[in-house]
Amino acid sequence: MKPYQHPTVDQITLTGLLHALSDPVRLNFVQCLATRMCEQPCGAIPTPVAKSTMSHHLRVLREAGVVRIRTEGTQSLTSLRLTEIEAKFPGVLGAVLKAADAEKPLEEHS
Amino acid sequence: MKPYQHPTVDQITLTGLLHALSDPVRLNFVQCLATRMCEQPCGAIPTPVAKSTMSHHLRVLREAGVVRIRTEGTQSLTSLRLTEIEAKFPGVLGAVLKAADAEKPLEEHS
DNA sequence: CGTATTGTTCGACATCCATAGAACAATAAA
DNA sequence: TTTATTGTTCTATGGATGTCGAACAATACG
Repeated sequence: MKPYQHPTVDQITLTGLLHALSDPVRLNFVQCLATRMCEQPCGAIPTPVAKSTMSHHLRVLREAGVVRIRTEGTQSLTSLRLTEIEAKFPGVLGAVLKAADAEKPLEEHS
Repeated sequence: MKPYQHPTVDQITLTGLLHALSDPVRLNFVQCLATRMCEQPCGAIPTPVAKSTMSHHLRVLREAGVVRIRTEGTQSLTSLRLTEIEAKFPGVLGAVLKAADAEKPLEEHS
């Protein structure tokens, strides 16, 4: 597959980050990513939307600098750029993730 | 004028909050509100958009629970619901405001 | 090679959204 | 009362967005 384009930390904007996290589907995906703390293929995370829709959301998250995606075989492994974002916007992503978990805890039994 | 409708703290959602803050014009307005720490009429804050557009943004912020607006004479005074939001989503708004100021400091000379 | 798995890309579509101007409403000031 | 100030509402518009199905691409597995 094609290699993915990722913005550098400098290119990440606060409003871009907030916008990427403001969609319920995306926020839920990021939340899953954060709790598992490791690379995940798209299919490993339960989503309520179609495959193509998820691909779109992943692209939004990637272009906003929220996630990093690399290819391995047929699946694309996604990881959260947590430390990078925390370095640029200290506390933001951490607080959002904590708030998301407080508002709607993930069911950790899949 | 009409009295304004404000959501209760329970009705404030995380995605709604993030979406409200994800627009540059709105984030800048909230940033001004935070640094001045007191009620402000709309006109007291410099904005790059038309009056009607600002009215729209204010409504978005109000309906998301970010600001509280009350009427006094001809002007509507807007205040940030900082403590309420911090109580519900600890750290989120604070970190966003700090990040906003680090990314684009306000010129405090008007 | 043929098939399955995993995502991406491409229309298409409905909706939301940021923007602005014009008209209006309500109060203040003269 | 007339005028000014302040902000809302209405309408319109161009662009972004979330959603999906179908077709496609690339690799893995028989």
